[in-house]
Amino acid sequence: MLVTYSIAQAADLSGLSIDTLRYYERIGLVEPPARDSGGRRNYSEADLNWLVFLTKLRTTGMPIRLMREYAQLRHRGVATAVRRRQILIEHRSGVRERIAELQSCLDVLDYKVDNYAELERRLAATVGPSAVQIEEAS
Amino acid sequence: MLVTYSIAQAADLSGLSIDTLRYYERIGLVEPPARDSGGRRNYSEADLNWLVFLTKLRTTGMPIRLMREYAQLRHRGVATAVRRRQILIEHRSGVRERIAELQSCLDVLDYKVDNYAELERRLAATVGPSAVQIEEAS
DNA sequence: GCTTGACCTGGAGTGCACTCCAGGTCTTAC
DNA sequence: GTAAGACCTGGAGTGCACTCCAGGTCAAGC
Repeated sequence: MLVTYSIAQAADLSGLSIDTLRYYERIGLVEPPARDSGGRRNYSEADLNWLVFLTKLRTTGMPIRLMREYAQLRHRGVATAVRRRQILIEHRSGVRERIAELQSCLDVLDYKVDNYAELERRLAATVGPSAVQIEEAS
Repeated sequence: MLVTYSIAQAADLSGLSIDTLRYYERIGLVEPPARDSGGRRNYSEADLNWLVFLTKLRTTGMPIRLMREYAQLRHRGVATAVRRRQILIEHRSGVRERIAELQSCLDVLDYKVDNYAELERRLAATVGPSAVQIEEAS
């Protein structure tokens, strides 16, 4: 056991870039990982798990400011669990809203694509100069 | 008929800011609208429809560069319909993927929130110093 | 006729989240 | 012992999508 990962491996496994890993450390999003004798970062399994979770928050659009707040609460231990849960619950409801918003835009896109299909059908049926007269809605 | 809207009304109705409307015009995302005798913009119903559609594209994360390409194709008329439809189809599939991605992050969030609930339950059941020993996963 | 408020222009500034760079160190392989 | 490659640091640069600003014009109400 006691597996560790180089920064390159951590980047691979988390999907973040090496630069981003160092950047996250600088801004206090991740605790500085252990270092080997040469001063190089050694990420633990726990570090990796945290990085992976961070990517979920980032993917869902949580601003770094809030991720950092969450990270700092986490650092303060179990006493902050209620607050952390609250942050996640609020964030989750934002994500749900975002999904609903995307869904409704998707409906518009479907409608538009269908419109184009219809337009093309009519264009194909109309031979010659009169084709130019076919116009589109919106 | 022949309704027109001031820039403030267009902003209200489209959800974009006045500055953004002028910005979109500058970068060629929207055709310059008509002007009144005093040089003020008069947005037509058609302009408004286009703005509203643009907000759907923006909301779904289409980069401005691509929105502009779409706008320019649109400007070139019906001959570009096939290409525009293709852009929308590709974009739509991106949006679908994005929704799926958010959904899967949502699962993680659900899991985490449940974890916190469980943690809190255990904390509540454990009175005194031993509570400190309860630790969290991840 | 003068103030107020909405609008105009060109250009500069902002916030976010990285991303890149120069110049240096350390380990490993030959 | 030396060359290559991975890593280090502090700091500067980037791309995106706005957003703000100064200084000016114009129409309407008092």
